[in-house]
Amino acid sequence: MLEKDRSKSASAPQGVSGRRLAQAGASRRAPRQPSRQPSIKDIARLARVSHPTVSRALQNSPLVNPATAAKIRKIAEAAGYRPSAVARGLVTRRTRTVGLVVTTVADPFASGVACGIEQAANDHGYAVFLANSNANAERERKVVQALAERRVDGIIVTSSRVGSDYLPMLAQLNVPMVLVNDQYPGEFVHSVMIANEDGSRAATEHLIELGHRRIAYVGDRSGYQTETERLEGYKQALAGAGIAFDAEHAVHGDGWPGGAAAAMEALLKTAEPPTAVCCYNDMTAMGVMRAIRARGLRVPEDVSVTGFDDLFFAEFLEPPLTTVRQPMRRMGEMAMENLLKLMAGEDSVAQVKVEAELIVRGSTGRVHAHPSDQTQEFKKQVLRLPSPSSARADSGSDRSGGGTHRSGAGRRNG
Amino acid sequence: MLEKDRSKSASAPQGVSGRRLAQAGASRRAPRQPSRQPSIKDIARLARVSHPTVSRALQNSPLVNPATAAKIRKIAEAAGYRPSAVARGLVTRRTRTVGLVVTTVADPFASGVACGIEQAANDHGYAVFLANSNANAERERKVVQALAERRVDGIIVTSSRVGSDYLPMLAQLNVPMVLVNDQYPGEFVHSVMIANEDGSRAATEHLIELGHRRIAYVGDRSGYQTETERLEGYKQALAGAGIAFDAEHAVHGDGWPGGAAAAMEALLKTAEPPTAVCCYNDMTAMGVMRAIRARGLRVPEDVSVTGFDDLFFAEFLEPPLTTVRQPMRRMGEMAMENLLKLMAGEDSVAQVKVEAELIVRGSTGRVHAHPSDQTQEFKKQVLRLPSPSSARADSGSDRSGGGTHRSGAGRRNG
DNA sequence: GGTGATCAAGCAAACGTGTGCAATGGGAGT
DNA sequence: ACTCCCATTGCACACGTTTGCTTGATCACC
Repeated sequence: MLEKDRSKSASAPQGVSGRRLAQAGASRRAPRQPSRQPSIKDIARLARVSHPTVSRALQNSPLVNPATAAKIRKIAEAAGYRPSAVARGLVTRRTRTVGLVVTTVADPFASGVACGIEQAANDHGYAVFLANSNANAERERKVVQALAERRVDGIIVTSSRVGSDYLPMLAQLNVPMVLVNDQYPGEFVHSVMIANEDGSRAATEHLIELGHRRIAYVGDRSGYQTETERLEGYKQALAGAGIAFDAEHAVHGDGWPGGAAAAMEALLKTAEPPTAVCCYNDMTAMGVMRAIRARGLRVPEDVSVTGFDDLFFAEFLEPPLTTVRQPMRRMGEMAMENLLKLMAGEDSVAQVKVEAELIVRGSTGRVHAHPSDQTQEFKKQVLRLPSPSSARADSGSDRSGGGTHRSGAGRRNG
Repeated sequence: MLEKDRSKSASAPQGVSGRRLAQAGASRRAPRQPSRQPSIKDIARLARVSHPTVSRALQNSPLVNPATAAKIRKIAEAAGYRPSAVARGLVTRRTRTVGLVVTTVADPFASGVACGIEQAANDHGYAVFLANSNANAERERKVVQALAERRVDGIIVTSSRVGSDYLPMLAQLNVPMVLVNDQYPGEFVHSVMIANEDGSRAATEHLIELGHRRIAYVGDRSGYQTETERLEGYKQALAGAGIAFDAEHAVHGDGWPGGAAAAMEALLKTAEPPTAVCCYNDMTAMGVMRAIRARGLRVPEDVSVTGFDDLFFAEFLEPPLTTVRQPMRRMGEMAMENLLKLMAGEDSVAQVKVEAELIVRGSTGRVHAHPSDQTQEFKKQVLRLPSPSSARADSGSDRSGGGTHRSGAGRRNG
């Protein structure tokens, strides 16, 4: 059986068809792709060496004579040769490519994180595929499948707010993965998260210190880890001050201004409307502030408002928004650095928690009184990486640090 | 020579080495990649057919028996088989991948466009690489090289605000390319652009109608196509009203609120500060509004402000911003649709111009008077796609006939 | 019952790169 | 001069697909 197969494959037909195909191939190459990119073999021909030698020369292998290598590099340069990442990916089984799954890049938080990820990825020779899930389970499945087919080396997910069949699907891919500001309870997944509870609690405590007692909470759609934790921080602050949690005062929007405005309008129509609002994020706060103004009330004289994220527009709102700063860019970088370790086989910190920082601006003031000197910014907590590698990692990329950050001991000075 | 080669390749060693390697491959497969993804050959083995048959079955080729195809698909499904896009890309020379080069996705305009692009790309089975240039020529070169090595089928660039050596570099790649809101004067490059002049002129005319005469312009960094055109529209409006253009009143920021605020502060310190400001975009307007408030002045009572883009926050500013709407998402989709045609070999409209729409809100009012009924939105112009492809394929001369169409007469209705 | 025609499936090559191993050649050591 | 070693280079694969051509088999038709 085997004999027969082998003799058959080695008999005349093979040689004949082989040669004919070679001719056919040569004759049809030209019409197919008029001007294809030069390949490694083209360079080899030009340099009068074999293509493996070119390959080695271009990756600075010590196996090739320095003089030859220099000559080859010069020729390759002149010919505008660019090695094909797809061919390389096929043989090395590593594409140096990662996928970024995001609800939508139109969300400023997501695009901030994306920015940091792209930066870190690019610095390490990785390219990133952008995939929007649109908070649609069907589409999320589709894009993840697409990433799998493209053989990405890793995946970063932020706000994967859909079905629970999602994680198993990703796990089945057997691809290193890092979550940003999301987490599957009970499951062990690598993640980078902001200290949601701490941040939300700090904001609420700040309101309490200003004398507020009727403090509402306007959240995101419920069910997400981030939402749950921020609500929890709010509750903790209330409990700490001996204020009973009132479920009527905890409503939810959709993470965007419009939905939040609608939710806030309802709150303001109640018999005892809140004098302060702790918001899920800045987008929410923006909508809440509009609802307050639409009611003919003033911020912060009548109602104080806090946000979360410190997006670029927060300080430009009127009044400037008191909020909890989230170093989005840095978090993206951290997620990518973490993923790089995972992909390299090292095991890294599973869950990195980034500390939140309360930024007090003009949208919060004493209850029913004009705010006096609340406008200076102060640090509630300092961004600090709990990972042991923080010292080393930070020395390299300090882009986020150079921006608006001040580092130093964080202490309340209000 | 040839004879020798042929005889060698057809002689015993081939068969032997073939078998030996097969064994070796099997024995070293395990240690190298503990659980590699199933390949088409694995499926073939399972289905007891050859791998080409599997290939054809999976792409619904009519060459394979429907029953066999069904069986193969079932087995592939069960094995969780996902074809490797990288292997496919190697043989087909098409990666179904496009590159998106953007200054930074943190910019809301860019992320809006990116969103549309990603949507359209994904709908057509394309994946998109995200690349930030950071307005840095060095980095821009680097990311474009990376895209080239990854063999993207096409490239979309938005705000490529760097050196003039850039376009030649891209052209050398010989890759279909579409620009969004950017264009190289004198060069023939496919692009999707907003009607910058029209939009800016409409905004300025709106201010003039409200009685303003001292109207300033706060721009972006100069030298970009978009900036030049918007400034030009502003000048046209002034000229139309017989107002002399004052170079002192045309300053520039950096496209972000901070820079714009600084520029505006300087303007407000002059002997005769403007009573209205036409801004390059909404980010600029946001900074300008803060500078006005910081000076103790009110918008629009003391100074009116217009923006450009209609970003999500525009209507939530206090007062809500009068601005020129730019359908970012749609523009991204259009760019991608255009690129798809280019990649398919069809020739499409070279330059698509999207009409701008003035949205009047509360940030503009009569000069030195309280605004009365300016809050309703009205349409200045309607977005309308100049799609000649729906009618008929352009008959060759796309330059003369299908160049920069503008369908729908943009007429003032104020 | 022979002869094409048609359908189904397999063979062999190719895409462009990386890499283990063999081959070549020259110099050093004896 | 012979052997051995090392530096350099080439050969022959492999990676996982797609696809042109060939082969086998079935079937209708004369």
